[in-house]
This record gives sequence, structure tokens and C-alpha cells, in this order.
Amino acid sequence: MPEILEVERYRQVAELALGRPVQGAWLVDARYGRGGTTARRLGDALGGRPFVAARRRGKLLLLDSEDGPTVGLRFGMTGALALDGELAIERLRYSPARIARQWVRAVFTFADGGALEVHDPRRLGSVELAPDESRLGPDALSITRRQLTTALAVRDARAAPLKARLMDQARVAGIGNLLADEILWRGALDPTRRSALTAEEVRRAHSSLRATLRLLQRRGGSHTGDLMEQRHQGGRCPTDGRELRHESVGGRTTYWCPGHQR
DNA sequence: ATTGTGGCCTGCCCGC
DNA sequence: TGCGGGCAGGCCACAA
Repeated sequence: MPEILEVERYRQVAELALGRPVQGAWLVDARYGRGGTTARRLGDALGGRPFVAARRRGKLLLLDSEDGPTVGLRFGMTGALALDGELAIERLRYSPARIARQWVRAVFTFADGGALEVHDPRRLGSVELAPDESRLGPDALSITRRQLTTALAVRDARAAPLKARLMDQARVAGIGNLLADEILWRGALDPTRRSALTAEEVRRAHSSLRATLRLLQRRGGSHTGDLMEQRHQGGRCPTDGRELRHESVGGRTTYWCPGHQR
């Protein structure tokens, strides 16, 4: 599903659409608009203007229009982006293997005849004019160790489990369920932990976060982690062969190794 | 204020 | 073979 690595790929593809005047904008599915964003407002705001920048903060893709508002795209779990009829990513995990017209939720057409389309079977994504970017924490692809220290800080013993803090988009923007499990597994950190991390453990978390994102980006996406194929009943730790534990942590299905994650 | 839970959305897989 | 329940997870509303 689209986590930060996939959305970064979408951003790169969206850059190919910069400078091309938008002819029209449609919410094929009216419910796909969020925060009062309607097809009419979208069309009125963008008509005739080109996008001048494609930015990303966490999983939020931001398209700045020339002298106009920014369009925010969220992809949920199954959202895909297609430019001029070509998908930015061929096949998404947890998403149907085919493309169907009825799953196209939003379309931006360009004066040159091309189009940018959002395809989203499960409709968990959305389009929003002028989204509030300030609600998101530092971006996971560029977060510093100091910033991560702050993000993972613990107030008291009732703090949310480590994994929930890592996935909280206001603390760190961009980490989804699969990446969180992979990062904590590589960092040998127990996702259920509520106690504060030592300075050494934060270093480990930061180092694992960076290494994991780099590696999975090179491999081709957030579903290419070593833990991925063990995410099932009886799955085993690729490192020490112990049977993985799996429980809901922070409301999300979580797999981890009870042997080496502490 | 922070944390936890349920619901949304819909295709797919498993067991009967 | 068909059917239905459960599951997948990003994000938000809402409750505690």
C-alpha cells in the first residue's frame, strides 16, 4: 500500500506534470473530496493554472498551483496515481491487480491533452484544497536523530506503545504499518514498549529507520522488507528462526520477534 | 492533552 | 461451487 516510499514515487511522476496548464479538475466521486473540497471549487481554483511544484510531506502529496492554492492528495491504502494513462506504480500490495474506470476518483486534465488521475478502489484516500501541512511531523525520509528523539519521547508509563508513536503522523510523517514493523525488527526494538528509549536505542531506531527506508526504496517499495513474507500464522524471524509474535499493537496488526526485539 | 477504539471503504481469501 | 465472514490499513471522529 502507499507508504512514504510509494508516495515519493508518485511525487516524482507528478513532477512530469509541472508547467502544464490544468484544463479541468473533476471529483468523479464527490465523496472523495475532503474538508469542504468539491469538484466545483477544485475546478474553479485550478482552471488554466499549471502546477509549479510537486512536494511531499509524509504520505501527503502536495501540488502547488501557480498563484493558486495547493492541492493535497492522500492515497489511503489502495490509492494509485496515473499520469497520461500510465500508472506510477504497476502493482500495489492489498490492491486489485487491475485498473477499472469505476475506481478513478479524481481527474486533472491538462490543456495539452494529458491527465493526472487518482485511482482508488477502497476509497480511503482523498483530495483536499489547501490541506493543513502543519499537523504533520518531520518527514521520515529526512528526519534527524534529534527530531526522532523528540518524536519518540515518553511522558509517563501510560504512553502509547513505541510502534504507535512511530506511526503517529504528527510525530513522524510517513511511516505506515509495514515499514514500522520492519524498522523496529531491524532495530531490535520491541513494538509494544512503553518505556523511554535510551540514547543508544534512539540511535539504533534512527539508524534502522534510515537504513530500512533506503534499502526498501532500492528494492522497490514498502512491501519488500524481510519480514513481509513472514507476516502470517507461524511466520518465523528471518534472523534467528524464532516464531514471530503477532498481535494488534496501537490498533494495527503487528509482527515481531520475541527473541531479539527488546 | 493524550491514548484507545470503531468505522469507513471494498476486494480477496479461507472455510464450510 | 457458491457464499459469507473476516481481514487488510490510512485516517478521522469520538470516547475515556
